[in-house]
Amino acid sequence: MNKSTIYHIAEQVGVSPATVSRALSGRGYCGEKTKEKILKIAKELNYAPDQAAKMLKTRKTKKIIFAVPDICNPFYFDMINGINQVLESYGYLLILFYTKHSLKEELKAIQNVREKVADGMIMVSFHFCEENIKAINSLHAPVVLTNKYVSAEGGDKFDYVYVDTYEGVKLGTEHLIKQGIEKIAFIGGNMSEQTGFQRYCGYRDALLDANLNLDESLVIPSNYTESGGYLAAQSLLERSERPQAVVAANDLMAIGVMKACEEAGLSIPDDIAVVGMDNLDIASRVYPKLTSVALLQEEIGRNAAQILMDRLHGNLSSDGEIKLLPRLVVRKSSMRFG
Amino acid sequence: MNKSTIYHIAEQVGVSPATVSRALSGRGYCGEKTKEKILKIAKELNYAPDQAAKMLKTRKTKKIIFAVPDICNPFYFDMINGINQVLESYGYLLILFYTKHSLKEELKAIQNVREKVADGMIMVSFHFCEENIKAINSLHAPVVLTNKYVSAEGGDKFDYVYVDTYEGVKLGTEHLIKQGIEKIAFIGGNMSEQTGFQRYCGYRDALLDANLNLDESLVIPSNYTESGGYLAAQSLLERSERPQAVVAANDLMAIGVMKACEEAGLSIPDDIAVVGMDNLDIASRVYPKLTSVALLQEEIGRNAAQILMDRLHGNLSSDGEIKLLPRLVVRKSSMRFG
DNA sequence: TTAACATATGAAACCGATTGCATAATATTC
DNA sequence: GAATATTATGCAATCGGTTTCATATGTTAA
Repeated sequence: MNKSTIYHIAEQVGVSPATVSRALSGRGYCGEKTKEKILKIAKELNYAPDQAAKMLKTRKTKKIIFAVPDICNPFYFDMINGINQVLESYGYLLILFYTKHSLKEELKAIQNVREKVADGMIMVSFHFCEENIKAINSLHAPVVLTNKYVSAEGGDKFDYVYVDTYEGVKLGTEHLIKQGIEKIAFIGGNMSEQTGFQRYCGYRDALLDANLNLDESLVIPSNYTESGGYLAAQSLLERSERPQAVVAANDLMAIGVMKACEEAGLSIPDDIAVVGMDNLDIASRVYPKLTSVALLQEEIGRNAAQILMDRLHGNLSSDGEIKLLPRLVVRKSSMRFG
Repeated sequence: MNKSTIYHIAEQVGVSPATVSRALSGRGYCGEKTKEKILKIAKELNYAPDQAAKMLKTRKTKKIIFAVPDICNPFYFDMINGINQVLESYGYLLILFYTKHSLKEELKAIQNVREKVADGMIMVSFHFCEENIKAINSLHAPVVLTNKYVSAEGGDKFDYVYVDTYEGVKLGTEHLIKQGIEKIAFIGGNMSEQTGFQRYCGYRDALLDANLNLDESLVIPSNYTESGGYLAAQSLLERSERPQAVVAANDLMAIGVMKACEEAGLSIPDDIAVVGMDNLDIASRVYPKLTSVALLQEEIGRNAAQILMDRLHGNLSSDGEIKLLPRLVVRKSSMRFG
């Protein structure tokens, strides 16, 4: 356990620790010959700078926290990739923190930033309650959120990078309408929550814009899982007049829908078309391949990380708010006349 | 930017910083009344301990690095889950580091440990070359590897948690043999690498143990991707006598095989049975569902993290080496008489 | 030759906690 | 009531860097 510090180097070379620090960091003046000697001895002593000491003095950790509800959802993998691309180029490390959809854990993540474990944070599905908002507002470090809360007052000033899911569902629905399909069902999540409601609105507005009838009985709330989609689809299919198409609020649900159709002996897309959302990896692996709306996870990650870096380096004065537009990926499951 | 430290608290309360430290940490003696006052003022000042300072003094970071080749492979996510379960209960944070299959990045990860960014590291697919081994051996922090190199000398003393893939392939192959299938092909990865070779051996030994003929022309090296499996399968299927079953070295390859079979108009499992390995999420989503060998990623993660915690808390004196036995998950794709 | 300036280096403060040692105050024992 | 043990607190050193300021030396300009 032969530790080596700038003091050890200084002693060996016969200079002061300050000089060693300057030689190694390249800041300030330092003679060429001295510098050479210092570097030589540093290598000999197998010197590695202590980051804790550096952090204490410089007040920078070169780390950021990515707070995410759970990692089971493949959706977040791509976000991490995007984030990491940016962080890497700035020499930052990424700390992964699970919030498990719980306010308590989100507060813990915030606390870690307060304790200067990281210089900033990117947070997914932030709970917009008073306690949380207050906690995040009192931070002296930048935070980027990836879900936006549209408040009545609109007084909060957060950095946001998010994707317009309203537009996403609308795109998917319009794609069906364009093919002449009129009787379209929507399987959504919890529509009393903001994101769930927005997705519903995308469906609704696509119909209304096309002057189609909006039949509320074709709107089924469920949960965002495969079985959620499966059960909702079953209830739709056992009706006398089944819909010609289903828009699901995410891919897992859509896959559940496809399963229910298959069991009911219906062929996709001929008997019934299906559109999902998220454009997960599996969307292109199921049979038939699933039409889906890409939510650009990786790009969200990249943008969020970039905003954070800009804030940390003083290159961003105004509010950061980036709204990404989703992209429809048409595959077999919705091609009525393919 | 009203920072607050133990000095500010000390001043307000009228005690020394040492007393504040003791009151807040609970270590050492501290009077009840003083403690109360200190806690009260700490809350008033919105005090949060500075982790950098704490780290510097205590020489502990309460973080560990998970160095992983890439994050695109869903395989690793379950590992992260397992790791995190353990870390959480010990109050550690996880730093994610991408090595991109490159030695240079692995050395960077090691350097981070040297610089005391983290207290320990879990590393996936470590390159067993001299430089890397030397670097890791000179660390004064515990490292757990998840791939084992069986060296001739066997002199290295690393902590390992890994799964016996030899046994995995053997299990899968035996499962087919038990059903009376004799003509079984093996699509492997790079068999000049240790892991690739071991998988091949599992296949070979299963046949030999059952006194079956080992036909080397049925062994196809390819790469560990869907298209790798697809191409290999095509070359198998265009022969005059096609195999009755295929064992693929991982699930992605197996899915490629299934695709090739489908295109060739063969029905799975009746015309040809397929077995994969990794038991990824998609194995149960493809049609027909894919029989696979579960490599217990989450358990690897949990065990690796536990060894690390034990080392860090002095609860482990001997070498840590845990070999996990894979588990066969039988699904439709291999059930010849289902 | 001297003023003005650039370069090289050291001394020491500082970042914000922890902790060993010394001392003071209080409690316990005989 | 004296001796001893226990509890409470402060002082000051320490962790390992960075950085400001002062000083010393060397260089160039006038």
